Amino acid sequence: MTTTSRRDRILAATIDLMLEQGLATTTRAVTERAGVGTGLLNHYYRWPDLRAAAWAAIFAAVTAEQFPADAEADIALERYFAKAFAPDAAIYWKLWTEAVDLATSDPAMRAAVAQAQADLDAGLTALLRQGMTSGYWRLPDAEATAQRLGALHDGLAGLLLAGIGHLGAGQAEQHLRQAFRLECGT
Amino acid sequence: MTTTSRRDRILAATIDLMLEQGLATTTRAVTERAGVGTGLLNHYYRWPDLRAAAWAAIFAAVTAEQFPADAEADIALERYFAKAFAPDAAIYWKLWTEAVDLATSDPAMRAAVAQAQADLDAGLTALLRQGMTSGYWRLPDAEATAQRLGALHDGLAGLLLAGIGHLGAGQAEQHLRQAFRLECGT
DNA sequence: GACAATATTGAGCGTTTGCTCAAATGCTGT
DNA sequence: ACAGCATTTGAGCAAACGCTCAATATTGTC
Repeated sequence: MTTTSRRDRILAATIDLMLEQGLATTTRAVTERAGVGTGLLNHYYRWPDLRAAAWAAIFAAVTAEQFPADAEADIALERYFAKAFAPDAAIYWKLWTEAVDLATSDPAMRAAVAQAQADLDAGLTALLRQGMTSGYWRLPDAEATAQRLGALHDGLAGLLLAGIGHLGAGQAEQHLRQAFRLECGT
Repeated sequence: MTTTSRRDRILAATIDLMLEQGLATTTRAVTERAGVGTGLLNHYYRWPDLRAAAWAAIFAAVTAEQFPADAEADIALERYFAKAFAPDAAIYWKLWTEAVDLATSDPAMRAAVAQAQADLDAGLTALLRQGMTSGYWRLPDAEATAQRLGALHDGLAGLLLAGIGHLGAGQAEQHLRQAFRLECGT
């Protein structure tokens, strides 16, 4: 068995807590969950860096899971639609929204969000392109379509996040599917 | 001239500061700008209520300006596209994003966001319907289109907010226009 | 002009935040 | 066994937050 270092335990605890509470997670909560003193966290990290690192790790995992390299394009896209607004994805919308806002003033977070955005965009673009070469659909501009679908996903997720209005998760998913249909002409 | 009450001055100062700093505005900053003591703010308001009231006033003005009742539909939509990602609108994206996040835990803000969302959605829906009766365009479902365009607008604005990646304001506007073209079939 | 009612003040309380730093502890090599 | 070094601790600092409350200023009424 690999004995995890205290340093790694702190990072893992940060990720854990962010998946429960979002970016409002505090250093004290992290040290408590990691089972270390408050001084150790500050010995290894500055909070803005640790926060950005944990956030980046979370969304690196999301991207890897959302756009697996081996899957067939039509199945992968179907899974993307189906999972886009699943209830257990709510914390990710929250984390994304909070990070975008924080990126305004926090350089470390800005870099992390830019990277995650580029990865997600590239993943969806690659998936759409793969579907074109496989003959599943035809798009005038895969990258532009990926940007629009990604942005629509974000926007719909934001509406769901606040538990606002009449829009349900099912309708949001249908909106995303309909947008794709319009993009590829049926 | 109307002598504004201190109560109104506090609300006005809150709106002022929110248009500069977003929801991170503090009670102390408000009392300072309004030129009143800290106690007076707490005499008239509880902070969550004042914050939500100021936010609601801001977006009520946005809706009124974005969807004037008298304008011709095609001109109004053109203006909507042109102003959607203007640089001086950035603070509104920030306020919107922060409010959506805060709505998770703050009931007053949740109500305000729900109202603003409903108003914006209704405004865009009415504009699209008016354009259909005037023969400018044809849409299968004006309300669904309005929801998608609104959500796309939100998502694109979020990307621009963080100053992230390769997407510029011009491209964002083109994305919005293209989405509308796809919606109405040319 | 006297008195009650209302408006207004600002020092300060209690809490939370990230972070510091002197001290305590554990480990390693000789 | 012991010196030397890295690891780890947690009480506490300084700042910021919303808010309280006793005291003061202003206004209205007869």
